[in-house]
Amino acid sequence: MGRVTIQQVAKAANVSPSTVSNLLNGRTERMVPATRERIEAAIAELGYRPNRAARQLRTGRTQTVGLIVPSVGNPFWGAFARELEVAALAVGCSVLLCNSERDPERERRYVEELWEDGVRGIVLCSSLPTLDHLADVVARGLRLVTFDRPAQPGDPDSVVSVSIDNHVGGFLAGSHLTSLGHERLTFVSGSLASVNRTGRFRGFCTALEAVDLDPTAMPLWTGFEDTPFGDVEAAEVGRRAAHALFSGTEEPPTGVVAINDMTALGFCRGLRDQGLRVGSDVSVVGFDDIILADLYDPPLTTIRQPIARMAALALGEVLDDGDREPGRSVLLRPELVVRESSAPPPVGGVPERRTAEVRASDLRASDVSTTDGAVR
Amino acid sequence: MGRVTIQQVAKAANVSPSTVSNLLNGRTERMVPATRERIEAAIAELGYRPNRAARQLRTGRTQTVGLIVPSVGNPFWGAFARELEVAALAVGCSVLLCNSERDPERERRYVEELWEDGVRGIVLCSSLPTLDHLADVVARGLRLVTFDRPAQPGDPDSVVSVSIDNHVGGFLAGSHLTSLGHERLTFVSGSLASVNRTGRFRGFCTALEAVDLDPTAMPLWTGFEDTPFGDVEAAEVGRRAAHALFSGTEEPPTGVVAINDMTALGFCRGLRDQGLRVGSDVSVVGFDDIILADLYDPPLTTIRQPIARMAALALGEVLDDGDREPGRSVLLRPELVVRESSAPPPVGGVPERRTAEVRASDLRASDVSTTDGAVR
DNA sequence: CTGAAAGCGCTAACAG
DNA sequence: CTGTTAGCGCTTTCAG
Repeated sequence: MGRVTIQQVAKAANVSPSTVSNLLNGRTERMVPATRERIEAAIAELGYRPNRAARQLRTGRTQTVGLIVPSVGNPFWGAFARELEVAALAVGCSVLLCNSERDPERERRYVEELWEDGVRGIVLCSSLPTLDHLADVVARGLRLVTFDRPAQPGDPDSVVSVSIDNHVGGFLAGSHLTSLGHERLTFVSGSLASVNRTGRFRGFCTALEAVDLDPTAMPLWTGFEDTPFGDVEAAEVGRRAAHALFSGTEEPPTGVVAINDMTALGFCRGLRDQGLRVGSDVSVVGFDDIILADLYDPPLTTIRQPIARMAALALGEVLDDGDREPGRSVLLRPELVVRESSAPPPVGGVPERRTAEVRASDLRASDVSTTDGAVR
Repeated sequence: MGRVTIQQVAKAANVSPSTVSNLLNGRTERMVPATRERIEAAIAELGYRPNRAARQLRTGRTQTVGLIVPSVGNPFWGAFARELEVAALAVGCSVLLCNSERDPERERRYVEELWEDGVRGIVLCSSLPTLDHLADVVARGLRLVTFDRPAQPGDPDSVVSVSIDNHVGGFLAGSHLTSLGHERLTFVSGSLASVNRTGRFRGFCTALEAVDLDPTAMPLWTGFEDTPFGDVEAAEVGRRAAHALFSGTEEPPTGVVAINDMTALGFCRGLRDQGLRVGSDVSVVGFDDIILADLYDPPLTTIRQPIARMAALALGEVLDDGDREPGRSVLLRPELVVRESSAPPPVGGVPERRTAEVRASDLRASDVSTTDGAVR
């Protein structure tokens, strides 16, 4: 059973290959219904399937969209990838998935490669502050949609971005905590999640200011400036933050907002390392609402991203050939999901550590440091 | 900057296109070094990149391998996908990822499509008991490697499988619990994880028998036979199992082995719903060692799959054009990772439920049922 | 309304 | 050792 070609279909239907091609490409108005039916019958009978490679060689394009995520090992990206595939499937596209590991060079190589493979466009999940490394391909016509990375001032004009409104998200998280009565709060993030961090952190600050708290007076945690944590290691960032914040500080926070759920979960783990209880001793709010947030003990309060809708939107932006506004940003409203990791602050502040068995081996001491002050 | 073709390179290097092609395809012995250098210089200068589509159209093959997983939304599959990509990258291949959602028809369509796209081969993560729906493509020459699905009697000859030794894994999990002193044990799995379940469950039984416990006397839980749980819903299976096992049963188990970590985590959640404590009240052992196992509270004891090595092996099997033994099974040894979700059984058995606030709304009553008896 | 013809960029005989 | 040649399967003007 060798490949059946358009020629064979044409022969079987008593037409020329070009007529078959016309049918295949929706130019049905160019033929009389009878012809059409004959061709369709032939296609069905022979089990004809167009050859992608040939088609692409001819037209230069495909029905594939590229998706670049930091790492599918992170459940949030896994879930998003899945949603994008669902959306793509619905319109007959397929998705080519790549992990950048947050490495700009790797990101660039993938983009270049996908472009040369003729993808329709790319959904890029990146939090790199600049898109300079991609300016070239974008200039050559690549349709690029960034996800979870709000548009930045220097971005190429044609790039559109789909993300949640991080400012709102940060505000929801922060004011949830202040409304519970917390007055000493910390924002925890790795240094690499830079683009989102800005918005989320600002929203967090806005929430504090709304109740006359001074954000600059809080012990902040902005990660290890020189540690290139990948995405899966986000949890480790959180864990170390917890160790640092609750071991040296005389007045530790009673509430914490983490840049994402993985970091939040790691933070919870770090609290436990020190005998502190999540929820009752320290409140923790995450970001994303990954599947595990609800499974955790205690279930994690978090800011939900509507990924299914976002995936559909992002795909639409990639595929839409129409005359869209370029440089557009689509911002969706995130949602606060209250679970059990947040509660009113304990009376009398955070208790002493309940255990002394923090193993030094758990931490590489040189990596630990707190950074105070403004994050912009 | 239009595409630069092999012709242009040939012209620039003063040779014919075929000589360039020869160089590109490693047939360097057919040319004098000087020629070779000239061509390489031209390629570098022009920034020539071969056109995949043309190459594929000509040769019929690509440098892509297909990967079909139940769902990248599940962290285990996400992590595996990532490892496979790492392995592929190292040998200049790319990975095309698809989610089957455990739907045989969807699985078949993807396989068919990947095959028509000319992938080198496919790594299929499936736990369907039969491969009949793929017999066709395999017969037409598809190189198929199954992962996490040990070879089954009726499988096509050419299929090779890479997986852990599930029997050993089940045994490790079971005997860990019996060596802690547990005597009432349960094995929890959804009905769909069928192929692995058999091996893991048998190993579990072997472990019980090794200490003269009678597996058939234990309250088993084999899921909702008629509920087509997807993969992300594995957690829900676990949760419901916990509700069912600890609400009606007069003599609930003190230790539980779950078919995978997601199910185990869900089970833990279910225990908590009932005021039971994981580790101290009921011991739980999972399977896979996903990133979240270590983050959980308490950290989950589990059977680790060496996914990086398995990914490399699976890729090797897909790519290897040599004269391999067909129908081969590669079984890797899993490893017990002891953490805090397992401990000696509580004296006096599992305590009464500590809270009465199990909300009926958490469960759809009609879905809840226990199934006793043999699982084969 | 339908067909003939000319490639897209590359590879692999087969000649020189 | 290198060049000529004939397509892979499809699309798309351009004529009938």
